[in-house]
Amino acid sequence: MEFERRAKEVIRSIPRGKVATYAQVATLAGNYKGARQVARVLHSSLDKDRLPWQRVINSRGGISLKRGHGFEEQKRLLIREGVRVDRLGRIELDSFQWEAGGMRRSAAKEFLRKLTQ
DNA sequence: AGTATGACGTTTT
DNA sequence: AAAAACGCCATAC
Repeated sequence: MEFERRAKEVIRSIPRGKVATYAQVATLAGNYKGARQVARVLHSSLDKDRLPWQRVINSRGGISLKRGHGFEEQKRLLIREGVRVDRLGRIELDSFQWEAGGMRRSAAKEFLRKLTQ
């Protein structure tokens, strides 16, 4: 699907040392209700190694993967690139969230234009 | 076609 | 702060 391709492009655009929420990725990819689809893309994506998947977290500022199923690796990867993650996997969005248009729906159009120019 | 399933999100307890 | 209760929607079956 088209949304899936755009979602991957958005994820590849998240800078090192920053994070974005599932909903933020969905919004920038043009489907503000697509958070669960972003999660699905990440869960079932075969080219995971080409994606900075660790930079996508939930809206509460936390790692959504469960302990023993990726939590530890995501935390390690984030810390390695300078993101502060506490014991429970929580991150201060005020400090580490990627700004790119924030959650504004109007930001999506502009972002997509730059993405495909 | 109908139903269950989520790396989710917002609002309400 | 945490959890339930909803809402949501593409996929899989």
